[in-house]
Amino acid sequence: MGKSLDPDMFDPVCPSDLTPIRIGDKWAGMIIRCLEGGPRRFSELRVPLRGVSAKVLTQSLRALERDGLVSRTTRSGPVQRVEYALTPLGRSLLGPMDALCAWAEEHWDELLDARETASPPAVHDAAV
Amino acid sequence: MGKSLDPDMFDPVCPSDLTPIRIGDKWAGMIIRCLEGGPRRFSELRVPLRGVSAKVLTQSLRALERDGLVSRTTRSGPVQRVEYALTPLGRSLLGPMDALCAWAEEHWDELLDARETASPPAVHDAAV
DNA sequence: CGGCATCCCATAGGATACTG
DNA sequence: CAGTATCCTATGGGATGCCG
Repeated sequence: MGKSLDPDMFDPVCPSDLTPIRIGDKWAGMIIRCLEGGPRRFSELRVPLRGVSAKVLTQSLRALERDGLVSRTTRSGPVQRVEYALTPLGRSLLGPMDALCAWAEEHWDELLDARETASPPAVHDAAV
Repeated sequence: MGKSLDPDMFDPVCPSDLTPIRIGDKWAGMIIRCLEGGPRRFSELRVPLRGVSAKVLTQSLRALERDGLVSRTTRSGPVQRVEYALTPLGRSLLGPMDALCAWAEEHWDELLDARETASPPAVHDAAV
């Protein structure tokens, strides 16, 4: 554990933005995946989760904490350090989540096709 | 296929309201499950999905349709009849969804425990 | 019956600035 | 560093009413 996170592990057009699948709020699923490889610090999580504001990340983490999926540990020292990690319960979610991710990747193009085939007629009142 | 739907299959305190798991919008997951047993009519879906407004149900169905997970068939006749059914793609989602539901049921009490243990201190400005 | 159209409110979530 | 506080907008979703 403890490998550093790939900054691009969740690029802007990541599957979870396209598929009908959501784990909790917008970021919860990605946070869980970020923690898969071991404990992470607050600011460390903000790297792969580009675009998340501190406020929202805090909210998501608190929610995950409240549900017992993630633990929060403060390490005192010269500078403040807080580490987030998956609890056993949180870790048990990885299996089902993998199944969903596998589905998403497998049917990725079908979803895209369906959207492109269906969307064009939606022009509404495009004027102005 | 075609068994009638249990009106209580999604009671107000259903797991999907408690767990961090969401499929698409608030109703998408439940709609998919409703369609598991065969095609359903619009008004038929409103029974187990108590509380969903026509507008929102329409929105959710359109979204699922757009993603190719659900098909919509109009049957002309004396009265208008519209049937919704899972497409093969939609049906392929049932497997992964089952895994999540199984997880939710299995860890149901752990989630509740975590919430009860963590929530009490959150009294805020309870006054008034 | 199966919708749309409209209105309206609660929540999610982003931006920015400040703090221990 | 790891938040908290405040503000603001976009979206979700409910209620009601009308229509083919």
